[in-house]
Amino acid sequence: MDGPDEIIHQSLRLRIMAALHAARGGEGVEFNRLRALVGATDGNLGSHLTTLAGAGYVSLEKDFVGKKPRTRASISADGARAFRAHTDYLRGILDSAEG
Amino acid sequence: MDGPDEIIHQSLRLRIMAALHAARGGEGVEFNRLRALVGATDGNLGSHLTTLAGAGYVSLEKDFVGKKPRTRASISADGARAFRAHTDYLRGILDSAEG
DNA sequence: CAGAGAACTCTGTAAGGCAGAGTGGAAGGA
DNA sequence: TCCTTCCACTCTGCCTTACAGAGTTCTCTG
Repeated sequence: MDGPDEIIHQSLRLRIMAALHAARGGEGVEFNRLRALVGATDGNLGSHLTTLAGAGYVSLEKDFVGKKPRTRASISADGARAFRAHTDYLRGILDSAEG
Repeated sequence: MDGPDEIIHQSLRLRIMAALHAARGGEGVEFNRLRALVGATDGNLGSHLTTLAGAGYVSLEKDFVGKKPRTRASISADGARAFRAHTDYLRGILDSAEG
């Protein structure tokens, strides 16, 4: 289980996962807020979320607030595990580079 | 100058840069040793080194040991700066994700 | 002469990333 | 009623890139 998780490593997805991991335990992050946080176009964000959801790393919840549709993304248990494994991997690299 | 350095971020190049940064101040890392360290085929390593050299992040030195050709790669001042900027960026993300 | 080793370069393939356009349903204004 | 807007996508098309593996050049070794 060493080595990088290439799904998470991609730079935009890394930011998405970091944002969702930071918000874990909450009610998820709304699509538009996430888009602003990571700096993506909506089409691009949608497709990365699909990729992450396909890997089982995030779950997407759709509902309505009043009459407006709302999509919230949150990190799954698997996603949190994979994210932590990847951050450990990265820290290992960063630390080894100090040597 | 915030944001990821996409040249460095790519996972194999990140390992290359980390290895070279760890070996900075020395005489450079030999091609074959580097190939083993990062786990690449020789063609792939050669092309990534070309990319990094083109960005001014590494310098390549060729000479002979006895009659055998030897290529050593080392990180440049620019490369070290860029690498540290990128590690700062990554640490920032990792730390923000703990929150 | 055959083979191996170094360090590439080249080729072909396959996979992505991205912006931007299109979609569809609902709300709200003129 | 018509028009626009918003939300959250999906689709299209373009273009870059990563990669393995084959070929290359040079030299020494058996």
